[in-house]
Amino acid sequence: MVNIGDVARAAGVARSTASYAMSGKRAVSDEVRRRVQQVALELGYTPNAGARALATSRAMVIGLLAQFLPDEFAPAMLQYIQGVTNTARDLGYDILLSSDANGTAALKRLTDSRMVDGVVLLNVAEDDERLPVLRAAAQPGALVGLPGDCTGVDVFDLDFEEAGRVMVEHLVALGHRELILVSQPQHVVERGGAYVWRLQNAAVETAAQRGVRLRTVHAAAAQPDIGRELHALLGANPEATGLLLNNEAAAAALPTVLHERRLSAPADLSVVGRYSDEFARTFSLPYSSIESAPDRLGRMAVRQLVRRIEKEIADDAPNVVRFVAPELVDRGSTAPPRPA
Amino acid sequence: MVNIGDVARAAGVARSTASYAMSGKRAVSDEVRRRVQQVALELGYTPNAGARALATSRAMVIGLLAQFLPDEFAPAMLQYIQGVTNTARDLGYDILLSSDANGTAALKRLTDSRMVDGVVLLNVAEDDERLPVLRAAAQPGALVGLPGDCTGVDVFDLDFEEAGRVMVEHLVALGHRELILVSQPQHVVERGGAYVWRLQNAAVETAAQRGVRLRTVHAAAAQPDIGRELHALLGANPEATGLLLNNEAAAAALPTVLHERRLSAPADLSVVGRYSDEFARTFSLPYSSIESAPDRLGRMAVRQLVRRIEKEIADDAPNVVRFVAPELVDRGSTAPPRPA
DNA sequence: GCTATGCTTCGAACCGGTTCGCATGATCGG
DNA sequence: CCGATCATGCGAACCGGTTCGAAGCATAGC
Repeated sequence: MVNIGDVARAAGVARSTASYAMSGKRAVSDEVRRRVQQVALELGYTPNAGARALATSRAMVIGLLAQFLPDEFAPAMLQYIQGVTNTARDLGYDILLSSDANGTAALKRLTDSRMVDGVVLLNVAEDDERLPVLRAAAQPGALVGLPGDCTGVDVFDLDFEEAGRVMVEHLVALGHRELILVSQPQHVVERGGAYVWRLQNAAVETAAQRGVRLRTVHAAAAQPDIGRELHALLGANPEATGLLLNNEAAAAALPTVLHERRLSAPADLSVVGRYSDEFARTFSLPYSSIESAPDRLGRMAVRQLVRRIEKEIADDAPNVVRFVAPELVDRGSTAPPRPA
Repeated sequence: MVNIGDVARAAGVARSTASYAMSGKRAVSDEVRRRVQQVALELGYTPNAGARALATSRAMVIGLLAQFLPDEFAPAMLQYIQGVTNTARDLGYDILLSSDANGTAALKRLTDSRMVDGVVLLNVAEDDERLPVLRAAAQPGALVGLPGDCTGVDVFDLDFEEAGRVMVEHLVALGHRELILVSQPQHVVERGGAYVWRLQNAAVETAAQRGVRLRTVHAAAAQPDIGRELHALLGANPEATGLLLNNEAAAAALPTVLHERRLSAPADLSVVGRYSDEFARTFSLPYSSIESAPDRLGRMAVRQLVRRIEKEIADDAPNVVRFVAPELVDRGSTAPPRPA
């Protein structure tokens, strides 16, 4: 393998000069610069990442901590991963993906060993046990998902409260007065999936303000349970005319359930979900939904993280907590309720 | 940050001794070993990955080259990623994920810079342009997917030919004589998605041998096109009683299409797909299918790759090409055809 | 003519590990 | 009691980059 010494020798200069000629961090005569670059190209020189990382204490790698939890819906996670990966590459960073179930250990290992210059955490819980580890780390971190305590990290998330309000308001404006909100499983809530109750509380409050009834249920996040539960739910609540989904698996399962029950949206039931457009296309979901913008969130998180890594913003600059405003994508699955 | 020098000093030994005490690569007195380990623990010492990589020329990282092609179905890819990631971690390796559209450039960068000790390629095409780069690299590579030329790399794939045979034989045995095979889009084939025609050719041949009719079509890999195409396809071929799917998006879209056409499986139509069980659960697909075993393939690829990396098998040991036998998972979506 | 200045380039040190050769002292056998 | 053997630990070199201080040399200014 050709190293910088080989390049320097072939170009007839010192190693340091070769380094400067390629990095441009110091002035070098045009002639030498051209010669070095030429030689480097001919020899097929590529700097050794480990050596560079050691010398610069920059790995040009970002750690991505994703957890594939058995009770959450994996395909939704993929979108975040793609957003993060693409943005990182655009900015010159590679992604080290950890899906270790033991997130804290993985995080500690990646940061302590300086394999990564910064970290993006997905699937952040209200009281995420990875956060203390992240705060103790030397590298900056960015989160996708809102924890209870945001100190020391940059946070990006959908505004789930506003999402809950928008969903309810939308159906109320159409004249619905009997709503059901299907959330993620109770287990996700207990684990600290704050976005579940953030949306739910706001929805409940809005419904109360508007004087409409809103039933809330937690449903499974996987087949076949979710299908059965939805089926039973609709059977037990025939008066409901509006269905809100904050549960991707429920959204994916709904077409079949509606078919089984000989219902259709929006004729019999108005439906509003909360998932990404990409998700809707993949799963061919015909329901209007609040865009969850995973690519955008991933992009924002990486951008901010890189700014911190590259010291474009001071270390002690206050951390940001930024919410993406929910946007309702109309796919025609809502309409005024059928007159009784 | 605490380094090995700090540990050595605190333990009152030389750096080399500290290193040996922790690695065990040379004998060290019990007392010293205990002291060093104790001190390392107290100081919270973690070796610097870059320095270690430089010294050992081992990064303990495996590159994973996935491509998220717009005309393929991303969620299916996720399963491979999970299989690879989990296995790698079990074996002590981290995963560097590249989803760069320019696979060859990414591969060259990762290998030349020695960021990775080996590489797993997903979504391998018949004449994959990443292969020459991989062969020229110093690191070993493992593929998931069968290219035209397997020299110099270890290859793992589902036996798509056998899969095609099994699917047809299964339906023929039930008495079906009018079949349709829905494959991936023509575009995937043109790009070199050999698995499409491997399955198709075997299916066609088997059908001919059995004297049954098999219509083959390429269909879109995304909504809403795929839904429309399936709808039209079933309308245009009312005589068909057996449907074979080698297209995940088609499988995901089928429940809705069948609903629209007031058909049900297996009463009106027997359906056999080709996707993973995990996929079936996620998408709540009630169709029997050939298990595509992404986790198993990912696991096999990483295992073999690590064996090469760690020189458990000689560099010049012949490369392996291993096929996973297709297994038909019965979900009750096939039955004898309704008498005419 | 001599010094100040600026432009180039070089050499050496450093990042933090690993590994090899050798020195030291203890043990053992004869 | 002496030389061989062995266990143990040390020091130095090395991996391949980056970066700093200083040297060499030409030019400009006085």
